[in-house]
Amino acid sequence: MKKKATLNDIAQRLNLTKVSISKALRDHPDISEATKKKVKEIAREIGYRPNLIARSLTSSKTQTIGVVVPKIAHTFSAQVVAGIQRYANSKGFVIVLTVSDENPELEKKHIESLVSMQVEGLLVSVSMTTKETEIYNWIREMQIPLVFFDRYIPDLGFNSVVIDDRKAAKDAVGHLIKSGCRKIAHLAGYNHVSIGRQRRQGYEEALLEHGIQPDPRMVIEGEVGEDAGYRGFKELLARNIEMDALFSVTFPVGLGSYVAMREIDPSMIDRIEMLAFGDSGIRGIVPYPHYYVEQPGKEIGRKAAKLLLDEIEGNAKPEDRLVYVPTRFLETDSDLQVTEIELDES
Amino acid sequence: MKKKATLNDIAQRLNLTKVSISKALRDHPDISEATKKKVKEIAREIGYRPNLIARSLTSSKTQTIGVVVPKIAHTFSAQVVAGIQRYANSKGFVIVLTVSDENPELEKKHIESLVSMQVEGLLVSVSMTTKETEIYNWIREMQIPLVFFDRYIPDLGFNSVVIDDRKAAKDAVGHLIKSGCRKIAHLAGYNHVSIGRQRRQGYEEALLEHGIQPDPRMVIEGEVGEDAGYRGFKELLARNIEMDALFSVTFPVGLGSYVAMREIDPSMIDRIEMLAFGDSGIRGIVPYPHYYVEQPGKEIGRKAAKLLLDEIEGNAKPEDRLVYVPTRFLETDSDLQVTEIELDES
DNA sequence: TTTTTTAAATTAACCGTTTAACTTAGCAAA
DNA sequence: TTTGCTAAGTTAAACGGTTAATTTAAAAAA
Repeated sequence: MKKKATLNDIAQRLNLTKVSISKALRDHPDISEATKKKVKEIAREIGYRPNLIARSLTSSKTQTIGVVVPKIAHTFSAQVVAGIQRYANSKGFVIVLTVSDENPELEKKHIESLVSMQVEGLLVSVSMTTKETEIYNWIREMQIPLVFFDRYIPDLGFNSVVIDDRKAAKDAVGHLIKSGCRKIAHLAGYNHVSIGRQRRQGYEEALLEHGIQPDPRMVIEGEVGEDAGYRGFKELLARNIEMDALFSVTFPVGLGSYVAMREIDPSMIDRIEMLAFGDSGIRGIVPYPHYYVEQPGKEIGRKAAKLLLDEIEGNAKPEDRLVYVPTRFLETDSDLQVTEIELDES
Repeated sequence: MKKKATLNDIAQRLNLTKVSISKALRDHPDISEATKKKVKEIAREIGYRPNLIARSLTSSKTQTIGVVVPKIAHTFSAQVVAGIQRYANSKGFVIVLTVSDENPELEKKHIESLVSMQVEGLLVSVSMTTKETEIYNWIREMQIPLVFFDRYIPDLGFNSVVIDDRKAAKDAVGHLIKSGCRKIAHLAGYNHVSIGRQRRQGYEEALLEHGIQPDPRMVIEGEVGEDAGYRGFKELLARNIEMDALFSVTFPVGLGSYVAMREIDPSMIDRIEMLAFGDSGIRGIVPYPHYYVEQPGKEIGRKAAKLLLDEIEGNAKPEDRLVYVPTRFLETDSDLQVTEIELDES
């Protein structure tokens, strides 16, 4: 890579000092119009571009935010990142994207490296198994703006942008029950992860509210990928669980169970109502999931970014507050039309 | 945000100079073991983290690469970014992600801003309508490492990592013909965009090779989204085109035509063989596309990142070379099993 | 005519870190 | 006793840019 032109290079060509060049390029009134014109001309001629690294050093502003996601090659993550990117960009910020791959140590390393890079704030979706919060405590003490999205750690003093998993799960399962289902199994996430815990809680609340006693044997805790769904469903069958509906914690889990059904006994696909969080990313063409809670990825990203930038720009304080982004409850009917189901506020 | 601890802060606490601290933390032999120990202790105690911005200024290395994609909320882009991210990360680099939204001016702005940020290299997938190459000429003159991926501009002196669109299209369409199709329509991309041009070229070559005269009326040029597919298919019908197969330039275009078919006459779905580039992102559950050319996003990302980092580390020269990543040709059969079709090298 | 103001620059200092060159005390060798 | 060497630092300068304080000459006001 060639050495890039600097203020000094322009200065020498014009017998001026770099300070004058700096001022000229930023239209500072100290400099005469004639000089400004010459300076800008030379700047263009030799392809001068300001070195933002150097500028950052004095201004201590990098116009940069760090993003940490557990995965990127998934529809939902990609949507969120798109939402973040767009909002940040509209405010003149650029994002540095890192992926933890569901690994808490990598997550921590990325955060440290982003802080070292002097990002002005962090947007983090914590990995499944994160338990150590030391780094987050340090971030809070340093008052580095941070907003969690999708997956968060409570009581740490940060804002989080999430969907109301508990309520959405409760409403959705409630709808299943009202439609006649009684034996609803649940392929759940881990209890120590917010989405796992809250979706299960909503599930149990819905059952109880309709006078059905939750049966722990009908719930299987596990990972949130397709494999876990495949294995989880087989485990349900091994336990001799009878069911008329299956609530999967995520789309991939549901997909895994769907594959298992097709393999074992395709008639189950018609007999068992499928409900899952998240969608396939393509609408109106896939028969599954029959019922699903749509997670508005872009909107989550946008809101998280907005909250963060408000904090960076000093228009807001961190608050340990959960910001809920509304979800929609959708049904794919027999001719693959997708329609929203309005749930009456109970 | 609180002021972060600096070398000077440590130095004052120990009555040393910042240089000694810098050396101590980097295990420079100038410093005694006893001092190093003390320095490191204080550093940990006050939560010192090196300021990479300052370090970059002296080293002129940022360990950062800039990525420009036209979209991010699409399976393929997300896959590519995942591949890039993973490889870059394994080499200690971090990525700055920007999205051009298919807008050439935004693309140019992003590139300029990334260069100003002193990224050590660029990975770019050009937007559909990019025609102005001035910025790329400048990048070449400055010898800033750049690798195109997926969509590239030829003859500019940069490496590009792509799939062999022409050959893959030719092979796939050839397979359709061998399976008995004669009237194959094509919803194409624009001719001035590499993927559009080359996929169409492959399509025409396959026809000619099997003695079928390409009919321009059976080809519709346009955008590469679902809308374009929907409108394009209707346009084919409006032209009274009869077809037994339809080759769509991208998955979303095919999806759009699929939706149009379902709307107008669902029996077309069975009568017309569907072929498209790209997949739905979920396998074994969607009946469409029947035949598809799988684009190995992660592998494209990985290879592009590798090429770029080799260049950054001085182990390779830019060459105006096309690196082809192999594609697979897949078929979804009636019970939704996906199998690869081996094509005999002709 | 002398003083004050203003325009258009310059010099100095700093951001946090690194590299190169220089200092100092203590010790060993001649 | 003097010289030379080494260990363990320090000082100076640089990276590219910004801000604050200062200079200089010319123009305007007294």
